[in-house]
Amino acid sequence: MPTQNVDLEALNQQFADFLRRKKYRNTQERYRVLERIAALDRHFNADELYLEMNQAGERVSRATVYSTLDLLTKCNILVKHRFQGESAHYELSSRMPNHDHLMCMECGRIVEFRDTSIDAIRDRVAADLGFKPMSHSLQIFAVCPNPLTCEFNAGE
Amino acid sequence: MPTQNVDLEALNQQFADFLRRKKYRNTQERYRVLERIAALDRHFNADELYLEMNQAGERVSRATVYSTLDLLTKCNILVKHRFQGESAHYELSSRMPNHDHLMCMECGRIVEFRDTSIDAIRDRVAADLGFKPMSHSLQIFAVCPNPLTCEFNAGE
DNA sequence: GTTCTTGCAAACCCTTTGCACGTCT
DNA sequence: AGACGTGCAAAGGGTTTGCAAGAAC
Repeated sequence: MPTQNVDLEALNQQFADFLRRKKYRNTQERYRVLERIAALDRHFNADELYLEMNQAGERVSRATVYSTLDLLTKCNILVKHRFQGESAHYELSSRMPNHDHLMCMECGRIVEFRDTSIDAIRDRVAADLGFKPMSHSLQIFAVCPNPLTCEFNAGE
Repeated sequence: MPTQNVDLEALNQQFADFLRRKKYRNTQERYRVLERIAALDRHFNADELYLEMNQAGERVSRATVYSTLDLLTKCNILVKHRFQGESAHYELSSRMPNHDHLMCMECGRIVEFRDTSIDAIRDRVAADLGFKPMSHSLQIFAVCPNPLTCEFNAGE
């Protein structure tokens, strides 16, 4: 049983509020997807989640997984990242606030970092444009000072 | 004839340096792709560029367009953005420095903005992690205060 | 009972790849 | 001449869609 870092009840509540507000239905599948995500403490993509749920005996279709991930992103429970050539990756907004990604342009290595000043910028920019800020996704593209080190790390 | 905001010579030089450094060949196709991009003052995706070039009578294959866009991104002449459900979008790094994107989670509207403080953060973070910063892509997810206004603008 | 959602598989789109031909060095 | 790049069309992978069956309201 994985460590439960997140408040599943709060997430369920947030999801329920969203579904009611948008007049979507409360299906078991939607809550099962959210429950499984809450137990994951990492990035994941749609297919990983689909496989994991079905291996665990929870029968959910790919279509439902994709559809539910979309809803969870729309209500800001998830953040969706689109890295370079990869499939879309998701993670709980609450999981690791303020963290972003730096990618090496030579080897594709991805480094996570935190920088709280980005949140301030995000909030100010959104306010200036008349929007209510929800989340963000920042990718910094950079290169290793030493290509050899970088190349070594490419074997991720 | 479109306005020429960018210094094509400088871009050609930058590309030539990169190709030499990486031991890639100086093909006519690669320079034609760059030339066409320099004449565009906007975001574009690979297929748009492919169609545009071929309609203009320049016969270049999709494979070459994709391959060249990849090279131009690697040498930092282009920045590659991966927005929500869309295909990859590119633009000249030099075109509009420091500009990023805010997307409305309700209607998908995309607003461009400039904020120079992001560059400072980018440079500091990269330096702290031991990387040399090249570019970045920041997406802020937010919602309109007035959903009706937002919905109206959804018809983009 | 009606409408929305699910599941499945096929369709879809964007991107990459294999191979033969052409071009650069 | 040799190696690399191009063009074409087909393959590939992730995601969406159409339709019939099932669940929510």
